[in-house]
Amino acid sequence: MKRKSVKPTESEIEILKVLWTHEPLTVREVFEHLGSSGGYTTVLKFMQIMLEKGLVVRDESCRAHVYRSTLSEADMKRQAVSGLASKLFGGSRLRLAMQALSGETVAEADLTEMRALIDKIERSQADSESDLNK
Amino acid sequence: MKRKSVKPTESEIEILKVLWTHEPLTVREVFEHLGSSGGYTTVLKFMQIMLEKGLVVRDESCRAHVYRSTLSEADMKRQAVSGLASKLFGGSRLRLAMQALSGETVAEADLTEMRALIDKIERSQADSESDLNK
DNA sequence: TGACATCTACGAATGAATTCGTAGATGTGT
DNA sequence: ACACATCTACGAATTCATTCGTAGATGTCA
Repeated sequence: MKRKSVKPTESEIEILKVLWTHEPLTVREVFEHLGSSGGYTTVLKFMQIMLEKGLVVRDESCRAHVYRSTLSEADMKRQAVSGLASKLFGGSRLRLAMQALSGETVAEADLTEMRALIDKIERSQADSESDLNK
Repeated sequence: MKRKSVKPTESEIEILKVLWTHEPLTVREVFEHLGSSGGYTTVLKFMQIMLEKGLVVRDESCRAHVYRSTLSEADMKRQAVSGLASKLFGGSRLRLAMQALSGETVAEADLTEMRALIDKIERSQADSESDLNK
């Protein structure tokens, strides 16, 4: 009863990104969205492998099978961030965030958004603390 | 005249982490710091490969060669963060940072530190703008 | 000096990722 | 129906990561 959390390879992620924005798609459509990365059968092979891994599902009722991703972009991002955090930042997503920001050029609007996010985190934590203390 | 930016594998990163904190080290010392990950010759082989890749250098004047990393932890973190940002966040380290924070439980002190970092970014940007406008 | 420990170098086995060629089934247009 | 395009499946070749065994050099100690 455990998540098998398959980790997509670089190439598989390229395909997933196409699916995430245009899903559902046939192999040919994915192939066309991926500019010059590999031939048609290469893409086909990848998608067959991704099917085996459970990264995609497909509808075989038409001759050209139609694919959908099973892993959402949001989940992939969460996984990737957690993975990097544990690999290099002692598991701290906060440290990762600070590394991401340091040395960065950031638009004023983004800084504002960032402050809002921090405020929101603070507020939500204050809420759950008071829940506990009730 | 370009950086060759070799990307260390998972196992190589484990070894680099040991080196970053205890450098310089012999193969045996690295082996001992890596609890139960692989046999001695496995670690040796990895370090030989890392030498070929230029990830480490070694002093061969003693029988047991002494290794140092050539890639700093800070550089590795920068590379990893930029890599993940371009792989999944459209190149935006800011979006990556926000993903890292969302849903996270963060200590009050860390929130403060985070705000300070944002303020610092804002100030440094204001400075360079005024430089340009002078 | 001889037994033993430790070190490096090297090569082999395995498995995964990547790439593509080819074969065979199935549509389409004339 | 025939020629042609398109689709899937499959397997082979290549490269890289991982793992370890073994051989040969070198150091230590009784």
